[in-house]
Amino acid sequence: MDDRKLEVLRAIVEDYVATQEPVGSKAVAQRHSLGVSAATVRNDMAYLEEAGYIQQPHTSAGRIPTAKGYRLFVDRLGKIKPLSAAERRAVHRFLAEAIDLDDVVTRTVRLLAQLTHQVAVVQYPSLNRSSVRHLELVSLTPTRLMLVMITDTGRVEQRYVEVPAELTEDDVLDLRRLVNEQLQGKPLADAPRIIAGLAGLARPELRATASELARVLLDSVVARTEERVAVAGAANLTRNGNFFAGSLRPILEALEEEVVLMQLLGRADSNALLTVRIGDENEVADFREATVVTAGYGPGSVVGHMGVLGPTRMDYPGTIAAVRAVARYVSEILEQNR
Amino acid sequence: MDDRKLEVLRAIVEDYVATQEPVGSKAVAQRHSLGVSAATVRNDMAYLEEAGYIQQPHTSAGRIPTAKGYRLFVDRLGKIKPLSAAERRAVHRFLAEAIDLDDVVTRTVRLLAQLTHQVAVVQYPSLNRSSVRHLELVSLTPTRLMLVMITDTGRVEQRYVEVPAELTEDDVLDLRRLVNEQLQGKPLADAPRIIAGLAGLARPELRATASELARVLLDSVVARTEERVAVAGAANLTRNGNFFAGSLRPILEALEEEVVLMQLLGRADSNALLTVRIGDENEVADFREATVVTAGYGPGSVVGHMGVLGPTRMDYPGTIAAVRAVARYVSEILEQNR
DNA sequence: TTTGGCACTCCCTGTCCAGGAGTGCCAGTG
DNA sequence: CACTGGCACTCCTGGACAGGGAGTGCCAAA
Repeated sequence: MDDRKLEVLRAIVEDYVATQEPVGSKAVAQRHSLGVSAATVRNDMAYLEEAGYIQQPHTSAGRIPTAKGYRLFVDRLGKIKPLSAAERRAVHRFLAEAIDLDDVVTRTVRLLAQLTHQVAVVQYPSLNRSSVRHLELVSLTPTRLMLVMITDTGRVEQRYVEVPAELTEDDVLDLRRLVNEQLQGKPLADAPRIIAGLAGLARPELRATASELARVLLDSVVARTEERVAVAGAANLTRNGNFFAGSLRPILEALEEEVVLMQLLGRADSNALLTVRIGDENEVADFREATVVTAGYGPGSVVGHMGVLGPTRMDYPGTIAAVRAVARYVSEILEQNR
Repeated sequence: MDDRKLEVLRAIVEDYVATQEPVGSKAVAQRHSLGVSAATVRNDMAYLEEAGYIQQPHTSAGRIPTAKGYRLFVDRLGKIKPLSAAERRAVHRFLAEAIDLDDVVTRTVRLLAQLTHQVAVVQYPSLNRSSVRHLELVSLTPTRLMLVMITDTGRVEQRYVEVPAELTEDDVLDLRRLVNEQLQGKPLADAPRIIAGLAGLARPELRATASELARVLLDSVVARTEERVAVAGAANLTRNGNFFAGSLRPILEALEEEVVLMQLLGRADSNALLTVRIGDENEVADFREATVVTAGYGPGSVVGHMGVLGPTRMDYPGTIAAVRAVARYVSEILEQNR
């Protein structure tokens, strides 16, 4: 493929993203100083269309890029345009003010939405990838405990535990010591094994209670792989004519489904630094007309993902830069809080 | 005002809500067995319009209710239609499965959205109206604590505290004992006063730490009146032609602003059992074309509000019944967990 | 007070037409 | 051989316009 043809493709992508209207040969020839005439551009366009990178909404209209065209643009043509120094400072300051993990996530998701003018999604640090920092037992009534788990990523999870026998204060201290001895510092991924042996280690008279505690721990904290996700910027779906082809309905619905959002963020297994999924490349049916840009974040290793969702006609260089920068800053913050 | 005129108004409201189209005199006369002719209905309609209860989108169109008309309907004409037994059971079961407060709120907001086909908003139990059940201090590093507060309404709040000196395990125990002695069982509304005296009660060598702890407590837990709010069912904004007059933009934006949502739920001071705010009655500018139905909930006294937001042309009897029923069930659950 | 009749208003839909943007193709040129 | 200018053609877009329909207001009669 010709160098000039690539330039024509770039021009079409850039203009279409900017104006949101099919771009014609004349416009390309004029505005992008390619040094050739419109007729030549037309020939190149015919080639690009043949090759599947661009298409015409109808005969006698300009061209718009296809998913394949955007893909090529992202892979070979788009130079990431870094955030301005002012933006960097603002991001840094805004995130540094967060007072706890919830706040970090909330601020992050808003920031992403605002920077990219798109819908932003941020996954809370995955429990599967966290370790236990501390377990706390608070006795509410003699037969009722609250179990609070704090992880090294800052998450705090709590559950009620109904215990079969009345507990003294010492009993509670004992249990607390036990679970902490066993679990502190351990990755939650290893926890089920450890929890299984928990009841056996308790004083005989606490066995029943310990086993109930173990059940709750296992059932609600570990087995429940429920991932928490925050969303912001839904209003951006109505930007300009960004209306996704059909109605907003399915998109808005999908944005309230954790399962869908997790799919969108791309299966926790991917460790790629930054992923761009364009159109059909998305697994989720409702997002076949959308592009999703995601990045992993975490202190050292990846503990969660964040990303933005927008129309395929998005400002790729800008969006990619924003997602990458924010993910990086959030990672730094988590690192500090460790 | 004539009895029949009221019936005509009811007919207009009901038909308009059902069909979403201006309703004409003929339709009213036919479908609602008033025993009079269309011409008579026309006369009544002229009166109702004169009185401001209904209006014409344009000459030679049917009538639609005004906000004033809906108000009259709600106050005098709408019989609340209770949920079916099956619905009640489903609501009860669904909410009873919740494992903690977060879960209760999440389930509640979804349930409301689903039952009413509207946007649902649920406020977490307000800290201002809760009491301290327990304060927990977890030492993360020698100079860093995590403060966890558990309230009687089930909320769990945590903050980091950087302390000025290294703490021993005993120091932490001491501080924990101190804050719990002082604050346990106390309403958070009274907390600032108590917290102010906290540092003075600590051992001299812990003064500095205690005062920092007090600062954090005061600053981030009490003074910060930040209310948490959950939203669900945004997709319902696109139901039928429910599109609010203009675009969805401002509505979607407003739904991400906690401040706005709290205004919408109606100033924490209102203790009314159930409130219906129609059109202009709403304080929030963006919701001038909407109706908000809210109810307080809580064990015994009101600790928070929940509600739904929809077009003024909503099914009032059904919506009111749903909100009331859900608020009642949630109150029961909180009562049990106390 | 109610009713049937009638003229009138205004929206809605479909059709038609002109204008404009952009294309594909072709023949000519360096 | 690649590029260019020209030209006919296609198809969308927006405005103008007419016909049909729904609903009203008013009036005279029961």
